[in-house]
Amino acid sequence: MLIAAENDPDKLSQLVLEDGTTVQTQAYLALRQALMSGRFRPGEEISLRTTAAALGTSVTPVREALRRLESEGGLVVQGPNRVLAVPFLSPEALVEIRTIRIQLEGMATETACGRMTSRHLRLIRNACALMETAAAKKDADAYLENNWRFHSAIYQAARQPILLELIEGLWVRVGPLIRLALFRPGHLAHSMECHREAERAMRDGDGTAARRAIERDIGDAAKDIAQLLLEETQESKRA
Amino acid sequence: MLIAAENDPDKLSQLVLEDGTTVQTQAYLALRQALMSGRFRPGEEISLRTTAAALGTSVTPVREALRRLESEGGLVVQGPNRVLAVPFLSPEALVEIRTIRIQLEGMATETACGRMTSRHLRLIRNACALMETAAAKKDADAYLENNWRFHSAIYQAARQPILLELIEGLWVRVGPLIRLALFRPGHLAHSMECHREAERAMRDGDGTAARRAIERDIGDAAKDIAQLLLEETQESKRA
DNA sequence: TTCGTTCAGATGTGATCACAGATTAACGCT
DNA sequence: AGCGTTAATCTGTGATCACATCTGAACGAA
Repeated sequence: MLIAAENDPDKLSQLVLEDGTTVQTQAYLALRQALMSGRFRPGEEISLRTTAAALGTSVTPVREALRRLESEGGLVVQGPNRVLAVPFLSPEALVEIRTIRIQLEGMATETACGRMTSRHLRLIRNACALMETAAAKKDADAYLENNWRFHSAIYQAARQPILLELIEGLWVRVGPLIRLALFRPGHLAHSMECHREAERAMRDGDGTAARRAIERDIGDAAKDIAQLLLEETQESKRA
Repeated sequence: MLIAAENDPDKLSQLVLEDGTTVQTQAYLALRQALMSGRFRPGEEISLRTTAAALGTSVTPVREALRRLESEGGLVVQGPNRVLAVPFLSPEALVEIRTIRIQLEGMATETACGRMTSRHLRLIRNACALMETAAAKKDADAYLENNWRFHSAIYQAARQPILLELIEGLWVRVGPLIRLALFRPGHLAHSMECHREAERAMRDGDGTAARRAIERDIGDAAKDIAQLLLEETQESKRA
């Protein structure tokens, strides 16, 4: 199904701790990746003990991981009980993030074009192709995963680690909303058009065109999400 | 004295826990503020138990606070013992931060100009005046404190909370270096000139001029710091 | 003196416990 | 049936402990 958004309690057990670093960092990276690629929905609550159990650790490392996520806005404390949850974005926050993303990701795309290697280009084309097949199969998870891979590959080519971190921080915030945007009819087709155009421009080494394509992708997706937030508000008002 | 940079162990006891929030958040905010206003030097090590003792708490809250700081790049883990320390910035990181700062702080300054109230303007003028007297008295701590206050007041007038967070995240990284920049002869005078110009432009409501002034402030300070890093490298090579 | 060894104290990390507070569900009363 | 109360269970928070590791200084042999 498109939009697999059931509140699956085992979703956390899909998180695998990978590296040889500290448990805390592994938990952080796993959760962060899950947020960026839209595996969580806005409003979803995340419990310390539950995720600790799912990850097979004590609460201490998870606590620090979740705290870091909260620190960068990927989670918010909810209510007087201080429960951590994936935030709903206000319309104001949405346009703010859109503006910043256009600046930062535009900047990254343009400088990436000047430093692109064949390896980077291959990664980008690959992610683009995988996104297309996922879209054809209506596999939302795979689509979102590769959507992030696609953008990430571009920004990594810019070789500006701090800029990349900032961009990732913004994706942590918008990740959960991007999944919702897939609801909008025509969103997928339009977004893929931007992606193909960006990929073509980067293959030609046309930085300005690539930047324009990415900026269009961001701007139009923001429009879709804003429309969605609006409808949701009306719906909750009607109820 | 100008440049009060002795490795004062009681410097931590100057940190006061303020709000009624959690201990962990209070510790985070206090340390973050200290970093942004340059109260720490690059290379300075920060121990869990020491700061916990200075703050009168156990290690648990400070650990999370320091972890958050590390997460946003304000601290780095050093060596195989994972000691936390204030990072030295590489020249590449420095130019990267400069570029991003010019974009983000320029953006914030310009939109701030359009939304400026008399209250904001008063705060800005006040910080500017305090900076001047601190410069005259050669009080580095007061100067740095009000330098941050000045910039912060501008960006707060933009009323874009996420943008403000991002900018603060960058200041956490450059804060320790700004103190070092005061070494450079002529830096203070030139920086103050930019500040006065920005303040004048904002009083006149000239967003473009204000943006230019702030951008010049950032760019020229980065030059001073880069020069300093260069000299330091030569010095360590000679030793 | 100089180099190598050793040992005491430091570091961060993760687990466990105790606690205050907020839910939530059940129960009994009206 | 409806409503208020209570009790069990959940939430995050902070403190403490045990542990592995690293650092640094003291000591002793060459």
